[in-house]
Amino acid sequence: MLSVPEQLKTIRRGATEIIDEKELTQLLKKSIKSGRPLRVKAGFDPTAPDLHLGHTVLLQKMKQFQELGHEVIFLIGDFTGMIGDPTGKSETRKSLTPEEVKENARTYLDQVYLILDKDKTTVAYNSEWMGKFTSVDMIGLAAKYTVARMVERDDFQKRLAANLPVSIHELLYPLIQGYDSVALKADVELGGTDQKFNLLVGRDLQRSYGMAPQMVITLPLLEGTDGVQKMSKSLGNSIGVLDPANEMFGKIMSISDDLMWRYYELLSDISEKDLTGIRSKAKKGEMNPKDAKVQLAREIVARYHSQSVADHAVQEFESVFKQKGIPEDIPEVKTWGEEPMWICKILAENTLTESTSAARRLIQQGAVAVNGEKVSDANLKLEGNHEYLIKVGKKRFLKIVSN
RNA sequence: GGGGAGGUUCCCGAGUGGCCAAAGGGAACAGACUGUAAAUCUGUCGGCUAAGCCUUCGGAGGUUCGAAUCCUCCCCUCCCCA
Repeated sequence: MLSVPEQLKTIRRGATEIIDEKELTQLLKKSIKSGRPLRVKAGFDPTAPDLHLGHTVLLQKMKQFQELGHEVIFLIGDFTGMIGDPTGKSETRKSLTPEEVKENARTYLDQVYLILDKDKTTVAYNSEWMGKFTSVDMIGLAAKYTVARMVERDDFQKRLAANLPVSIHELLYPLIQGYDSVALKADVELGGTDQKFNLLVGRDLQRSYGMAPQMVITLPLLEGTDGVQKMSKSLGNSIGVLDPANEMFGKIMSISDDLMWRYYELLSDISEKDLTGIRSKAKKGEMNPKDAKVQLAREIVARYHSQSVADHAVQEFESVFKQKGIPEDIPEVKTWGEEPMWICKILAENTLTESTSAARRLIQQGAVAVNGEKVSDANLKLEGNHEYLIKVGKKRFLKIVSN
């Protein structure tokens, strides 16, 4: 095991806050002395089965703990998932059914092991202990916290202030998450900055149940591609770790320059020194920010795919957008038959547009091209049994092949 | 339990009998400009082979030539009091 200062250095990198660093130092000392690794917990709601780069900020921290020789517990909140974490939500979340939760958890883990070392990861489900909780246990747990303390939390405050509903079960969420730390005897819990409240409840509850309180380490939330809201699949601003290479590459290229630096900080493995170097070059105009972005996109795509795939994605990107070419992997459909068919119908039926109305509008705006020629007549019909390359906007392509 | 306010198109939010497919903003999409960046400007933004028609304003009924707007019942949310 590495020395305490070395471990601390790794743990601190990228972390927003460590509560409490002095206690953590003590814990690490003890751990080295006794040879007992720390139990590091992070909980995940199995609500979004598709992992995105936002999740990876936390997962990479977990991986670092694994590399430092500690025990990492990946807690699947299958029980809490049925409640729905109220954190950061402006409205009550939908509860998930047990079947949905189970299915989500499975797909979740497959993706998590792209980052974490499977053999070194302990997986726990909080239904293991929460499922056995009786009403008496639940009330006992609820008795350990007061409404005022619970409601002082920002999310609830805001919702109450805005006259939005807060259901009672949402107040239970932090208690249950906190109880997970009790059940798991966690030494450390990791989470996003938005989780700070929940993580601290864990500390309080551990004390209430007569244990040493866990260390809380919060990590920054990654903004989504819009640069404003936190990355989330439901907001449609996420980059999934399972996204195809070209898509992943394209999405990273489409972020703003400001956001690029944020992504560099939180996702890239390059050293602080190299990062400052790139940044100042870009600022002075010695380097086109676009090239810095290409470098970042290449690094990330390579991480989840491979170096060669990443290199290919760079080429593809340059040829499609710089030289205004067409992508390689255009979806193909067979022709519809002999008779001519209305262009709007073709677009709508192949989901290039949402409806024929939308297709009509896009044609009027000059966004549709067939075989490289702009379509100006919304009533145009295409002959059947021909090959066509249809382009809608910049990103939507479709190839129609004859029989 | 008593009193009050409210539920409008993806989101926020105007609209209190015809001029409402419904103001305004945001998001999104398209075009221009670019580095497929951001910013900016312009346009579009329920559906339908469409100068017309159809479906939408919490749900179900009703009044009316005509309802998002009025009435009845129901569902949901918030506030004040207890």
